[in-house]
Amino acid sequence: MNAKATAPSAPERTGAAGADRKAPKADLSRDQILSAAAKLFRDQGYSGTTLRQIAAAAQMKAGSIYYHFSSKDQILDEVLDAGIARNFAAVREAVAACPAEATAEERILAAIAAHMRTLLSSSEFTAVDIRIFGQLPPEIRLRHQSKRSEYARYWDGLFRAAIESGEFRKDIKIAPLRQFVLGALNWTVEWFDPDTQSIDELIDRCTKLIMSGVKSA
Amino acid sequence: MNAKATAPSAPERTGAAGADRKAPKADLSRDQILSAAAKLFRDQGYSGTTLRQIAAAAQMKAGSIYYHFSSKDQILDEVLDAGIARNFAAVREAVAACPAEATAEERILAAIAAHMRTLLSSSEFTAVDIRIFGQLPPEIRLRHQSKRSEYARYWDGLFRAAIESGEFRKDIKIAPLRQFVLGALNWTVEWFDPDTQSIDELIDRCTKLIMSGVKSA
DNA sequence: CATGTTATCTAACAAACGTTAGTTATTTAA
DNA sequence: TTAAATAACTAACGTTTGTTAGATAACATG
Repeated sequence: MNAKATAPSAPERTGAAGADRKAPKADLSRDQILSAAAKLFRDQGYSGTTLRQIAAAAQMKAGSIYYHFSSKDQILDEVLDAGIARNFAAVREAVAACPAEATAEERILAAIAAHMRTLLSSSEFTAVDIRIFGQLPPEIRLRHQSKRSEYARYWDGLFRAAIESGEFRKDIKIAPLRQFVLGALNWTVEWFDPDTQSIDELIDRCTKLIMSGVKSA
Repeated sequence: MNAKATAPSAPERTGAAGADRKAPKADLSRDQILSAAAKLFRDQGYSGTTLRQIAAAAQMKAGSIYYHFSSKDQILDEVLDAGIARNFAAVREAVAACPAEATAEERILAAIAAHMRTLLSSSEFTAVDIRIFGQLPPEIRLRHQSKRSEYARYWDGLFRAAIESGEFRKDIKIAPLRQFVLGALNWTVEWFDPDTQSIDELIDRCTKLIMSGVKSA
């Protein structure tokens, strides 16, 4: 469980200006490793996944992974980062794409749809964040908690607007509401089956339940 | 991952009639092992938990575990069984305790409260079922899937009654509804903090959200 | 073609894992 | 107070684990 070691020989990514000057071919293997690791972590947990499994799924041998990453921990860190980042970015963009005159409820509907679509279609990375986070060693968890609360606070803002505008009931407390709603959405990753219903159908069902509940009018 | 081995020397539990004739003192250690294992599985996952950790938490040495269990797999099997069984029993009893003239909604409220109370207070065993089931090897999962669907079908019956009676909206499909509701409830185990709110408060909030949603009347 | 860089492989390491065998301590019953 | 039973301990086993070092392969550039 070594933490902050720097990669022994991995090439430096050119941060910004250099663009794609020095990004030849190795990054492809890097991405394959990350994607394979994400799928395996999601399905077997972190300790349940071996570097040899990751390597096989990325079509290489275990030792070769260390050309791209300095440790198993570092792979997990990047998978977790990518999961949060993709989800957050998708939700932000969906909300930003709403017309200026959109209601708070409409923004929340857009956010829910984006959250679910990211989670259920390009799911490897986001699903890891959701499924195995609670079982990780505290040291690893701590490294990612700030970005997670950032995401939570973003949702709190969406909900606060809907409550203050009177669209949502005023007796609802924001923090439990956010946890309940995101929890219900996150859990879909455990049972969603694309053969039974489409993602759009599922999004529709979930938003109706969240907005209006189960009782008949 | 050996499966169906029988314990090498563990004493036979007297099935039924014998009552407590031959249950002296070793069962206490057995229960300590199971309880310790459940907590560790819940917090670190199955592969992330070592027999030496379980033994230390049960105040013995790793080798001694094999007097009570034939393998790590067997411990997991019993923990998973206990989790489902406790939850199912608590929900069944709560529903059965409803008066004969209780509405379908009232039965569901009782079931939700029982499910959450079991999950959040005596949580070790039930929480394992919820948190790590999706990451277990398929062979282990298969062994417990029938009891899980039994529990699911029980909930389906509760929901079907509420829909047929007109208490719940008729356009809701039962299977996704059950998965959504149980998912939202199950996820509370990931974030519930008894210092922030009591279990009863949480149950109250969750039932209101499920029944009526977030929108103001 | 040659050459240095980039990427992968092979083979092994020490540590930790689940598990076992043999031995000792503890309890129960005569 | 014994003797059998029950329960736990010690110490090691064969594997598998993450990781490393050194030998190759693939590749681009002069």
